[in-house]
Amino acid sequence: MEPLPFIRALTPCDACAVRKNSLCGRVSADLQKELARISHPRTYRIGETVLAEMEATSFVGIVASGVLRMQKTLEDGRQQLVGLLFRSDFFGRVFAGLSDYAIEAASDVTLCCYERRAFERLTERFPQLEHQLMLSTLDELDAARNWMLLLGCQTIPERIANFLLMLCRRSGADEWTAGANLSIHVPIGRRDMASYLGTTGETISRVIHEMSRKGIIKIRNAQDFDILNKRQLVRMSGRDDLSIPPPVAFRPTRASSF
Amino acid sequence: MEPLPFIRALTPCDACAVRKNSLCGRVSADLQKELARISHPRTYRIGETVLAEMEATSFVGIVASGVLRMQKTLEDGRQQLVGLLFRSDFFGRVFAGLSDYAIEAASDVTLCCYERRAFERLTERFPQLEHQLMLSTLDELDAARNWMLLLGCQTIPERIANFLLMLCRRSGADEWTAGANLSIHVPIGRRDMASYLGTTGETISRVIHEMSRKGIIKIRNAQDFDILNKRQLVRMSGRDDLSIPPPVAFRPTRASSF
DNA sequence: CGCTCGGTTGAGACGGTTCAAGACGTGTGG
DNA sequence: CCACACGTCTTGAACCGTCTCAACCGAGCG
Repeated sequence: MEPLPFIRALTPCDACAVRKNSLCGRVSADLQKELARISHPRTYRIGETVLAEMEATSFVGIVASGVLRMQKTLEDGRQQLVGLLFRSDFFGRVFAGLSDYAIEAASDVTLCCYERRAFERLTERFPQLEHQLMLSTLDELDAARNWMLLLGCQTIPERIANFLLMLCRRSGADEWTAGANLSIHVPIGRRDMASYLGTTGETISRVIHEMSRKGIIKIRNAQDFDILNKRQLVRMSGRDDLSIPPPVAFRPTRASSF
Repeated sequence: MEPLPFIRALTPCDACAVRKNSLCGRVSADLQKELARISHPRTYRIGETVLAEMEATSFVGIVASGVLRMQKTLEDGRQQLVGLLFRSDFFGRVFAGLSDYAIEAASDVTLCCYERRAFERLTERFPQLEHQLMLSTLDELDAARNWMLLLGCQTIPERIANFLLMLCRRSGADEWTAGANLSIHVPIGRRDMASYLGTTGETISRVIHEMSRKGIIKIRNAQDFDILNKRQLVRMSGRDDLSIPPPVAFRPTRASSF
């Protein structure tokens, strides 16, 4: 027994908490309806592959809960994590036959998916959709370049400090101003963290515990820390500008750097 | 004495060799006219700053000749080159008040510039313009992630091999298939090269000369090499897929990776 | 001619990796 | 409830790639 037609007047998206911070929430009402109509949920368990490297991108979408990781792999097995996707982030490579990175579930995730071709057709009918996509792509590009800076010329302790601060900002849902959210949950294991930061699990471990010894953080367990001395953490990151919140006025999209 | 009105029927762009590979050449005739109308040339000498980091982006544009470098600088002076822009590449951060990287002339350059706000207004009137911009931004994002892979988990010799192969592909104007264009011109100095690859000038020098000793390349001078053994150069790069030309069918934009 | 600047070369030091062993925590089966 | 095993994290010690510092070289130029 399928839902009665008039039920569809209210889409499941209307109750979706993710929408307000996401691409789908920043477009006109009628476009929201269209998006709701072609959307379908998917769930993946931790470790499962959403889209393999060099696989045809059949769908794109938005992260409803959990964390996705984008990663690239070299022939000899070395791999680099090129991005993490949190709740309300858009994922998937539009306008291309195949993505050159894999997308995997870094935790259990629920995704709101759109068949890629259908989504692309919507961008043709609704330029505002393409515009929103453009804005978030530009943000991703800024983030990628920031990460190049990190990988190219920062020491491992600096990278880790930046990573922790980035997690703060992303998870803290933008109330970065005050001394709030001083607890960090690292949604990925040491292996992924190492891959993201261009180092090894061993080194991560050493640096984290060194930070704990210096009283910068407190280690609750391997995945959860408290920030005891934010100022010193920022100083350790090697970039003051990170403590400055991004100019939200300019970018309705999302927090910029990282 | 200014040009007579009817002269404007033929825009300077119509004679521009760059147009056919560039963003401005992939849009409709009337949009091309609009672009031509708001375009104005600029020239910079090697080393001059086009747009400073954190400066308001007043204009964007297309590289007509020469090479631009995009770079980010840390408080303590360390800097990372986050991208090179060659002829026909689009430069400048649209839809943002200020760019978070500097754009400088890596050689003498001539640019075809658009006042940023005027350009953005055009994207509103012409969705196709935004679409072309979107495609090239996505390519840039792919390139940035490829570079993250390079910086995050490749050795210096691998990075240098990849860099040389990238130059081959970019300068070789897409006839990468055959054994053609075996000569490389490095358009930047050792310092920039080091910054791009996340290493130092000294190490670059050592590796380059080691490659020469092994008969992989021949050093004509500090900026010009010949590739003597492309197969070994590719093997050295640690990625086979680089020898495969990008699927041009999928992307009318430009060569993808790097 | 001598200055400067970019590139090259050498020697030593250091950061980070590698390899190997140990601790922790968590789930499973007896 | 304990014992066991497995995976992840941690810790230690040796090793190696790359950086640093310094000297040198060569080309371009006033």
